[in-house]
Amino acid sequence: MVDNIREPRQQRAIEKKEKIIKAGFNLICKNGYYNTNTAEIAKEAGVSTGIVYQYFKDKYDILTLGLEKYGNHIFFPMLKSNNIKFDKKDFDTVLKDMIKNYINNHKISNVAHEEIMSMVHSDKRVAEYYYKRELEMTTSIKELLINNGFKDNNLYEKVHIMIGLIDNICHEVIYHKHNDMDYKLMTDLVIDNIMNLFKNDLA
Amino acid sequence: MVDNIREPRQQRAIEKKEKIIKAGFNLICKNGYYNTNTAEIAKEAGVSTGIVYQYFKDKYDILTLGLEKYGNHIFFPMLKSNNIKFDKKDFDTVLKDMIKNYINNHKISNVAHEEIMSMVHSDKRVAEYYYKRELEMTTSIKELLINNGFKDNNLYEKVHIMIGLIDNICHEVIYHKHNDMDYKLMTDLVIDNIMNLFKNDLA
Amino acid sequence: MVDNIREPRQQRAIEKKEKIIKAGFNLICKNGYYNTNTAEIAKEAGVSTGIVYQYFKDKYDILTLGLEKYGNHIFFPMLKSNNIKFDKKDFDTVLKDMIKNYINNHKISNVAHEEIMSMVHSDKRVAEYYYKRELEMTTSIKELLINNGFKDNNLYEKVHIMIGLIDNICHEVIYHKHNDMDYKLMTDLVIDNIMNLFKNDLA
Amino acid sequence: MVDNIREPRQQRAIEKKEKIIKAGFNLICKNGYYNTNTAEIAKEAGVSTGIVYQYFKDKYDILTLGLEKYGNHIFFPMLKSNNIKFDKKDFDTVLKDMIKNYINNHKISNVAHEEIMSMVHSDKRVAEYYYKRELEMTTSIKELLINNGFKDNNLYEKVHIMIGLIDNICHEVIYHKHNDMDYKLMTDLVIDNIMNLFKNDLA
DNA sequence: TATGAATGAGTCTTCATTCAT
DNA sequence: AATGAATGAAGACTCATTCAT
Repeated sequence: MVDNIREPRQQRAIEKKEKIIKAGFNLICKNGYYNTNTAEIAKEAGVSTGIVYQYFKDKYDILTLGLEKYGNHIFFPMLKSNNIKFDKKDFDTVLKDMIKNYINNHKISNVAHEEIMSMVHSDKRVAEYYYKRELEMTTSIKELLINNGFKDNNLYEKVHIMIGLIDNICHEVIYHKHNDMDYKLMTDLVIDNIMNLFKNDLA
Repeated sequence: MVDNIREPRQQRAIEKKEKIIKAGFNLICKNGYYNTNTAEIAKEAGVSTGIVYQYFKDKYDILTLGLEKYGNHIFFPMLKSNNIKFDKKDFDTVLKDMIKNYINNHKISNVAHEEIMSMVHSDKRVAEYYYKRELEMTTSIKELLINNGFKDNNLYEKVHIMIGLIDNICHEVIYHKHNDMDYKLMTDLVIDNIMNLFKNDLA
Repeated sequence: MVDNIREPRQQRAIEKKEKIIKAGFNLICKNGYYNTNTAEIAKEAGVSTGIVYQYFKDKYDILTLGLEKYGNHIFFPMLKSNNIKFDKKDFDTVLKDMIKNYINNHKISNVAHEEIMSMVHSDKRVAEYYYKRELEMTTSIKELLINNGFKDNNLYEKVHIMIGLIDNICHEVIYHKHNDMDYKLMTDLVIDNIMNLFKNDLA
Repeated sequence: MVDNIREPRQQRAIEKKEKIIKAGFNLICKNGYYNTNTAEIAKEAGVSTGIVYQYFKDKYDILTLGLEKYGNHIFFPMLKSNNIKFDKKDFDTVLKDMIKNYINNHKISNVAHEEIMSMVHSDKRVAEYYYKRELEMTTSIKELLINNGFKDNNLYEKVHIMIGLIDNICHEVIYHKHNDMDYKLMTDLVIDNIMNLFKNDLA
């Protein structure tokens, strides 16, 4: 039996493939992998069910490719560029920007990321992607700091903790889980906390 | 759909219900909700499939009740008692204990919690439980601190950040996601960080 | 995931399993394996589609079990008993009986065996069964001959050729493939031929 | 369904049609009709899937035409020419040659014929072709015998039985189904048997 | 109360055939 | 004439839930 996955040649076909990834990934993000069926994906993409299986090995394949394509908007979207130059005494401003970016990027992509976060905990491939992306971000930020004159005292570990803190506060703000919390204050506390983490590396 | 879910009166029946919850929740934790079917649950619990629907409305019901029964072992299991007395200058020791408790409790319950964490992100009821439990823990710790002489300067927010930090470091240690990280050092950094959070409340 | 194939305990269930085998095997014999779907099998057996997969691993399993149960009516059904006593000079009568049995048994089982013969040529398991059955028959007939005083001069090979001749003539008669042939004459020729095969073993 | 199946005029087109038949028939012989899809056939033939339906009504059509073109290599390929002259006392040599031809032709065509034999039992058109071809061979051999001085005492029936015997022994040798059989001896027995069939026609 | 047999809607995937270019 | 993209019906199999005993 032939391995029938076709890489589309024609422009229209390429667009169609993209549309399927987008539709599929959107639906999976919104409703979850198990609650999204191929018929829905096809319908949302405006194609027949059959064509889906000419471009993708299976339903799972759509998820994987969607992740590769849109994952960086979902996981740790805090860094616009890793060529930022800043004065060490403005580190807090840089941190504020990171948090702003993170929250904005989440707001822009209009799908519910929760379902994908769900898969981070249940699906090997999604988890792998998540950790790959986390590592990328850790490395990027570490380099950013070094390029701006930070000393490398266990920067790897510190950046990791810092990312955790930013991730937490951003999700807090985005999903508004606690109505009785002062997010503005929390953000300040988190920034202060991160500054404390790097107190010996700034000098 | 039958409406008469029986609340078991007899001792044997009560035990049977418990067995089903335990078996079901274990399997769901290990393999995920969608990869666990009622036949398996019944088999694992040593009962027939039919009986399951006399004690539970549906499969989902088993999860919910399991969560209520065993959720505190899974989510934020860092506090043995909320009557701990300690000297403020030993706060770091208290924190170390919390981390130790957290990690130990995870190790003790031999099911994989990841699948439940997955549902926190995809299932409303599980999420609700998670946040309820988080709130409980936040409140408990806040009270613990106050009882031990901490000033209440935005303690709620601070404890929340603190819990996030502990949660992160514990999962890091438990799931060993980064081979090249110095967990001992990270733990110390986290504790120092938490101390920093409360620096004005200890005096 | 559990291996859900159930061996039925209750009498009614056992009968149901039998009914499914019978219905499935009949349909496969009549219409072919690929032209028989599980819904039809279930309908013919008077059960739901779901139950089929509680008793059988898959569609193929039905075929295999059907073969085991009914295969001896289909392949080489020429011997009623292997305890027949006959006088060597009546060997031709014995042969005539074999042919008569073969043809009758085919006529009795009212399904079309051609589809199963088809699978002998395309499916490993069915082929295996066919050759197992052929071997059984070869051995039985060989023993029958020896028990009735035949000498063993390459009896194995001779019986094999003999079975081929009988098989051919019987299928000829059953399926009436050649309208212009004198089957009565052919049968006599075949019998004479078989007698010739054993000419040195009768004495 | 389109009705204008094109009969190709141009040389290139004719070759293309041939290629499709060859590829399709080969694949069907090797893997079976149901396990061969049109995409594979097109790929193997080096053409697009669309073009297939300009030359053939449907997939089945490819099989039919392939059969017409290559069937004589598969079914009863024992006669090189029907103009052979031989001395009646060398009839056994002629038979040996037939068997040799049969086996050689099978060995030459490198596809698995079993799948086509399978269809003889399940597909009307293939069966028809098979019996047509059998009839051809019966007639040819009958004429051959008459041309070489055999008397016509029910030659039709006798030749038919003879063909069955040759067919059986050849398949035995080709597919080696019985490891414990002496094929050389069996071949001799079969030839002796055929000689016996015609004992009254040689004189 | 308890059993396990039975139901049938739902899902992924395949593939012969047709269509747009 | 040719390409390869597109269609959509059909089929095997699963499983939460209900039924008969």
